[in-house]
Amino acid sequence: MNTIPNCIRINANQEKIGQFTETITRSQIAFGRLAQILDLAGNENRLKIIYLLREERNLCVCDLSDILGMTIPAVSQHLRKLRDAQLIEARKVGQTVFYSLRLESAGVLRALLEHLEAFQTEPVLIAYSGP
Amino acid sequence: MNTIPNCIRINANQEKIGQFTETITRSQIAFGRLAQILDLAGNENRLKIIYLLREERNLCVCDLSDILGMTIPAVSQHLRKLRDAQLIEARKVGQTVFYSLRLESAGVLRALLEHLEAFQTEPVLIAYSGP
DNA sequence: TGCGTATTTAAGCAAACACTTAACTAACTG
DNA sequence: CAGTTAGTTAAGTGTTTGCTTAAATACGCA
Repeated sequence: MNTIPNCIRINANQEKIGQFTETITRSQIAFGRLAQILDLAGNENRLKIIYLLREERNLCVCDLSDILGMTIPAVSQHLRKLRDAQLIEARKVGQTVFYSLRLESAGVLRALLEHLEAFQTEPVLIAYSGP
Repeated sequence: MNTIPNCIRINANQEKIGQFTETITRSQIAFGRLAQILDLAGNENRLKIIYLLREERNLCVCDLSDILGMTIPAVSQHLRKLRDAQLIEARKVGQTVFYSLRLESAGVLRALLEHLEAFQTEPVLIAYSGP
């Protein structure tokens, strides 16, 4: 994109804008990786999978399928995405494949899950329409 | 979906599976809300918008457009989604609209952003293929 | 070797997404 | 009022998503 600003506002702080632009650019990779993780965790079923793998490291595709009420291929495809993003890893025992959180990613993922409780107790999302 | 288990594994811990199923069901709303937030934050441009609004509470659509190198409508549509999800709020001054994080959501969003730094310093994503 | 179980992969498809351009609303300004 | 600026909304479009069913792979066991 070109560099012509979109607004002509008199009080646009050009210096500040340039500064932010630079920060954003410099952190490009970090934004990309974090967005990737959040996007993956942003699917309700995958979020549940992540939650379950945090709770119990001996879950196989079958178990997840039963718990989540999803078909095996559907679960498998979600696991594939999480694996491709290096968030989980597989461990094959016989014909069964057990999945678990990868050590490197466990920190972020656990942190995300901690907010579950907040939404558990608080009745969020109730729009206030009174006076 | 029906309740017929997908696997016949001898060592499937049916009790544990039932327990997890119940937990998941009970926390349904929390999973939904958290997934919604993560999904919104999981778009790279929206993540940047959230970051910018955390850094500076006096950014208008124009500013964001300039900083992110996106068209005004594109930015506006992202802001709409964040607003619909009650994550941000608008404050109109003259013809300019300033956006900021909503107090209720600031906690979660700030927490998400804290992981940016981790990806900033560490060279994540480099697959280890050695012995 | 042949059958059953666990899982992955492939193909297909409807829905959602993120943008684009164009039209519209709203506010200020001479 | 007419013209400009800031922003939203609408319509259209190519791409991605998340599932489905069917086929393929891998392992275990009689």
